[in-house]
Amino acid sequence: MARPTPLSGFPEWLTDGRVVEQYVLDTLRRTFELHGFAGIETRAVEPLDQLLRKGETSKEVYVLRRLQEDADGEPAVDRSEKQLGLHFDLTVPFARYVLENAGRLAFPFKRYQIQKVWRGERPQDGRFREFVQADIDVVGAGELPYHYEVELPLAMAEALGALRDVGVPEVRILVNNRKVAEGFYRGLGLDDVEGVLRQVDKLDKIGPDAVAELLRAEQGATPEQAKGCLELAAISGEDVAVVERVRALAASYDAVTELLETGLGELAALIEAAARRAPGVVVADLKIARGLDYYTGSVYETVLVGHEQLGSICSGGRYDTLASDGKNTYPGVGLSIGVSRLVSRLLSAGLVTATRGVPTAVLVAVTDEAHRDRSDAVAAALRARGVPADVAPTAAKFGKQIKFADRRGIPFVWFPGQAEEDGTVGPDQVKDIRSGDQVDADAASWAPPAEDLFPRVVPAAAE
RNA sequence: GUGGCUAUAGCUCAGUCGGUAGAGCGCCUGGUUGUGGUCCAGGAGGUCGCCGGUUCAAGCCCGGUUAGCCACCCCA
Repeated sequence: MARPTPLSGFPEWLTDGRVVEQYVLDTLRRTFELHGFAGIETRAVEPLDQLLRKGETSKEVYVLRRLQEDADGEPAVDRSEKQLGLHFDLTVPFARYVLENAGRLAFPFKRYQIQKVWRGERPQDGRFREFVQADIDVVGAGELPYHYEVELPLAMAEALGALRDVGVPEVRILVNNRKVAEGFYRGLGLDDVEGVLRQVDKLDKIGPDAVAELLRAEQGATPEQAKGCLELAAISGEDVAVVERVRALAASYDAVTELLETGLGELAALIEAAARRAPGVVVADLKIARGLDYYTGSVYETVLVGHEQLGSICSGGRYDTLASDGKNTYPGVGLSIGVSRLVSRLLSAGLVTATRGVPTAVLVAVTDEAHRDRSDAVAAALRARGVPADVAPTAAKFGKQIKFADRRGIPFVWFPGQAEEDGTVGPDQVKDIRSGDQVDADAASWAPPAEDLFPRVVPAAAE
């Protein structure tokens, strides 16, 4: 068989990359749990009609089909109802889970969920067809207090901040509020809020002039209205002064609405709390739009400082009608980290590295196959005390056995004591192959320095 | 789904005017009689993505196809 090539969009790391990813996942999980989020996992598939509730994303859904499925078995209409698709995010499955288990959950319900998702998109740098998301959400029954819109991004800021000491860059959480945008646009006389948001979202890529032109051509905006949209989008800042600037702008266009005022009140509360609890992390940015149509309040996008081109690594917002059975609604707010996007950048940009790609701290050399059992015994003694140990695959020359360890990043090689001519057995020795230091050692008591016991994740510059 | 670019050794890449395939790194062996890394010597490894066409002759030119990268769309 010809050598297989990697499938674009389906990332697979080598073992040291996986060490980094696993560290990221462990760190996120620990922070989520510190904040009281309970972990769940949902099935990989949802009925297609559930998945399509999100709107324009239908083209991206991978549908599930049995190889043996007979084409003429059932009527097409019947099948479409039962058709399954792989979930393309964790929010929609979570909404379904909440509805399904509403009677057994305690509200407000806080959960984290770390799973793979699938999207049939064209892959690119940082964009995958199969990737891991790490979500936190909180949903209420009937209503959800606004303060969760403040707490969720701060929890995420803490989770991402916990990765700083292994070399992950600073993050900026950019926030906006749908009520502000919608209130302003409607006050301006623009009713196609979705369309306006979509155009404004392109600002960074195509520039203000092009956006103004699109607003005129697509949304039928007057030059004056387009100008207002651009002026709103230009506002950003870390303190509550931005709220006054928006209010003043709206007043100058005579576009103040009740909805705008509500949104500004919420945005002010978020900015004010964030400035106090996580200074410098949360920035109000009135051009943050978010394509998804179910957001109703705060919206969030997160960039890695210095890697803004990568796009958002953590996004989310407030939604009020996603989980609804017609009788009860369960409004929620949540954010989702693109773990694969983050990790791929950490590895490709050489920001973070693992001290080694194997767990093994000690390789026990084998003097000759007749005495392999002595090496096995040493490894067993080390493992019994929690030291990851492996035994050399062959009784090759010691130079080769050391090389075996070196290529894997295993820091120590253990040499079982050799029989002398008088029949006595010399002491075991352990060698630090980085320094070359070799000392007598006893497998019943020796241990490597704590920092060598397990692979560690460190800033790449330090290596 | 649309457009542009690319495809040669395990990796990164050169390959002139169309004339039978190269480098660096990595790997293997030996120098080193059971202690790696440096150094020296030697060696293995290629259907030039695939199919077809032009030509005496194609890695190179032409057509198709597949895959990859980038941009759009959308988004983590």
